[in-house]
Amino acid sequence: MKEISKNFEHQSAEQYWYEHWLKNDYFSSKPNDKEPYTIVIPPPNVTGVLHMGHCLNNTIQDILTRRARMNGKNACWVPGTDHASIATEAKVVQMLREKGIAKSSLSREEFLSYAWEWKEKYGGIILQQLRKLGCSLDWSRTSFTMDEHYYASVIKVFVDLYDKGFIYRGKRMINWDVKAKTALSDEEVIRKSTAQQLYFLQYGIVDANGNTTGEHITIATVRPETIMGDTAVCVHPKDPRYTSLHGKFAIVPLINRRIPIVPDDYVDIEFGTGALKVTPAHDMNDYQLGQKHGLEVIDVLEDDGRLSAAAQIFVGEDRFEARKKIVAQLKEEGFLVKTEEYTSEVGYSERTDTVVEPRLSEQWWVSMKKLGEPALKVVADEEITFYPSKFKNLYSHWMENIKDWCISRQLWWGHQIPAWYNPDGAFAVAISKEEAFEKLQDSHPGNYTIEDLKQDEDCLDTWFSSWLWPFEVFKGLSEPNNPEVKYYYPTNTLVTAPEIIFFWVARMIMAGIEYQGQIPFREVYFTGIVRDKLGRKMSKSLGNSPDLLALIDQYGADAVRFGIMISSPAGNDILFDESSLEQGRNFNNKIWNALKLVKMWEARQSNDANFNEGFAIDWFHHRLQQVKLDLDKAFKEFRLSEALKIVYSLIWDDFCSWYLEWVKPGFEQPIHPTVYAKTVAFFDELMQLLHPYMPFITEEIHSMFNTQHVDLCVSQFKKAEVLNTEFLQQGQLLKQVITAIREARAKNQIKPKDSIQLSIQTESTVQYHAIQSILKKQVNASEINFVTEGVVNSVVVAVEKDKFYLVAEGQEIDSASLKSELEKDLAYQEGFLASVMKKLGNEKFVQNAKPEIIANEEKKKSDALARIQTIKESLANLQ
RNA sequence: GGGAGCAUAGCUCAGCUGGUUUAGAGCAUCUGCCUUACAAGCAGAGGGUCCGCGGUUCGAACCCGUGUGCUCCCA
Repeated sequence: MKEISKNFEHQSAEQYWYEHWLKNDYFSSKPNDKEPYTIVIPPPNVTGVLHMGHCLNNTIQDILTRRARMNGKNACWVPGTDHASIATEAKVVQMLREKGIAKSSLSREEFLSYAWEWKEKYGGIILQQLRKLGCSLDWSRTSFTMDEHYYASVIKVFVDLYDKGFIYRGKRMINWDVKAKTALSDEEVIRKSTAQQLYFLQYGIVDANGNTTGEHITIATVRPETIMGDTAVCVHPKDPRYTSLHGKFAIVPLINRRIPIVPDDYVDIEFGTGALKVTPAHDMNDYQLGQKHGLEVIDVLEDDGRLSAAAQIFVGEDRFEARKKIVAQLKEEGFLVKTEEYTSEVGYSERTDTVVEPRLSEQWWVSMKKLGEPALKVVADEEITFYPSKFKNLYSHWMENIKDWCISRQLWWGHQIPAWYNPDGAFAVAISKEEAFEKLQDSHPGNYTIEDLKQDEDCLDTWFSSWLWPFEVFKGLSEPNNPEVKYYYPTNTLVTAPEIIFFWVARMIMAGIEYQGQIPFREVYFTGIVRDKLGRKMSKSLGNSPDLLALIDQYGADAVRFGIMISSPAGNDILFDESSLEQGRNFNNKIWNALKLVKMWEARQSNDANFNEGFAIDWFHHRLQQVKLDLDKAFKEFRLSEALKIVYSLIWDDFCSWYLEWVKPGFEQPIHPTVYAKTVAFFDELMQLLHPYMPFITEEIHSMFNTQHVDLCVSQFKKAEVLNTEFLQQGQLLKQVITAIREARAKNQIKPKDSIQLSIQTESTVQYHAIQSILKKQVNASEINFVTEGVVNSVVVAVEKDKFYLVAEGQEIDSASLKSELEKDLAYQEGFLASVMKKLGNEKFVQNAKPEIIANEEKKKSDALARIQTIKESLANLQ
């Protein structure tokens, strides 16, 4: 027999079994006659490394996939990454900089070849890391959003949407990342509460003829470096402080530009001074005001955040440097009235963490209203079900107020926009330069050749490719109606974080309906956001995200999976605490020790052994069936954390603490082969139930029993059999009696090694026949007999209507403390009875409540009465 | 400013159709045990104004209103 190690050795087991699974091709899927169960991975960023969010998200997907595989489905979980244009380009630029190469010195082609080289070398590390977690992904299907067919499909979609009139070009105020020099979508901007200074600046006033009136107006701003872009000062028309200034002009300090004073009820009278400087080029709201009043737009910033020539002063200074300098000068020249501390929400780039600059710019847009309508409907009608359902409201709210989507990015790494311009600036959108040339010749005939066409420099937002993910990983658009997409699409479950409900989930639904005529998935499971112990979101900048690979190394992948799942109810944030990993490791240890115990019995089987454990086997069998039903229900409702708790408690409490103790032979005693075989079968089935959560230790233990010669990971669950609740009730009684007697033993200081004589007073001795021998063993009784009267000088224990008398040799009974215990119990029971009687005494209750509720109350009453009677007799016995 | 969500033991959370014992689990705490599978364990124990107030109901942790506090999203 193989020697079993003291503890489960997770490192070797993880490596061994993952390779074994791969070698046997268990995770790969081909269309067949079975029902498919499909999940596409939310593609992690190709530059990404495994963090807690991935860990949670992918553990959940693996649990669902493994359970489906073991439930007779053809399970297919598709891996892959997205190209993450901003993040990857930033990495590549940095790498080049370290080599002393400036991006600006490279052609687009040269830069892209470096980028591909980087991607091949360092990209997709995260996919390797997912193997460490045990993820059962079909690696042969690994996809990338810039694969050749994928790239072609993205372009096809762009051209198609353009032709249908959904894509347009337009000058709009966008979020500008001055570091990455690109536009950002609203979703890529993170608002953070930021402490700032509110500067109060005094502008002089002139009348319509340009004569100084001697008046002043004071405005409040957090961005004094933009005053050179001011083209108006706005006041509320009903603000009495400023009515005299209507129709006059203000003079911008330092540069002395004359700008109108415009009345508009947009202005908040209460805020600041009630006078607002209007800078249309640098603020979303100001831009709208500018449009309304026909104001000039003066852009005082370059694309890298430095002041432009239009600013006239501090040209070439960074915006924040310029702020300091201009404040100093304003102060010196007497324009600065005062400053105040002020905290407001400031937008930061998700990728580069720099303050986002609102900027006017020509970009490509997708008009969302029409695309959004069917996507709103399928969720409202629950054709796609959200778990938990509370996200349905959030989704509807956003979809009903949907805004157009800015899809162009000023980057090279990504799908280049398929628009070609002729020398006159006229353009055509087409899948190739040749087609574009033909189109342009039609629309803008002229004296130019195909060589004169220039393709749009910009590339597309990464989400514009990942919204095709659920079908294009099966080539659903590049090879329409191919057998794979017909079999696997629509996919079953999408597992994702609520924070990307808009920029990914909603858009996938739109693309799925538009390009496959069908929803992309049937259910969406939203995980919580992983936070640290203090409730802060895990992030690189806070440095509060633990090193997952180190944790897996230390605790084992199973323990990490356990730890993250045990504390993660659907859609609620999880506060990650390493102590839950400890709990997982302890659970591993518990299971391993149970294995050692059972394995020890293997060689001790003998037909001569006593066979008193029939009840334990019957009870556990039915308990197991009951739990299987509970698990089915929990999974159906996506209560994954609860399902794990159910299995955990079944293994630790029911199997280890009760069942194994019940069937355990005495020291060095033999065990009956039937008991051994049954125990192994139970153990194995428990490992099967736990497998989706903790794949490694379960597979390892299964292999050590080797009963079925089928690896656990592809074994099929047995359907739950019919329950016999009588066994369960009797088991419940047995547990209660054991606990109560142990408690009485402990309170009376009867040492575990000292045996007792146990007398049972009951109306039905029959129900004790099957459980008697187990009871005897578990409470260390030398004998058990049934009596009809109380036993003098004994410790009395009551369970339900039955009484138990404990006599310990040479043991003094502590009657005083026993008495007080009984009195305490009596008081509780009487209080309880009173509450029941109050209900039953209430005529309206008896009239209105359902019959089964009343019957239950009656039962409570009779139980309580019987119990009170027992306690009173016991007390009398003590006198 | 607009919208959504949450509030139950020291901590994290269950509590599904209003009635399953005057509320449960895990962790933490305390007490006793190194009992030949397991001290990463075993056997026990303590711990609650179910956020406050009002209402609906025979009956409320659960439904409604309101107040307070916290979180998130959008502007």
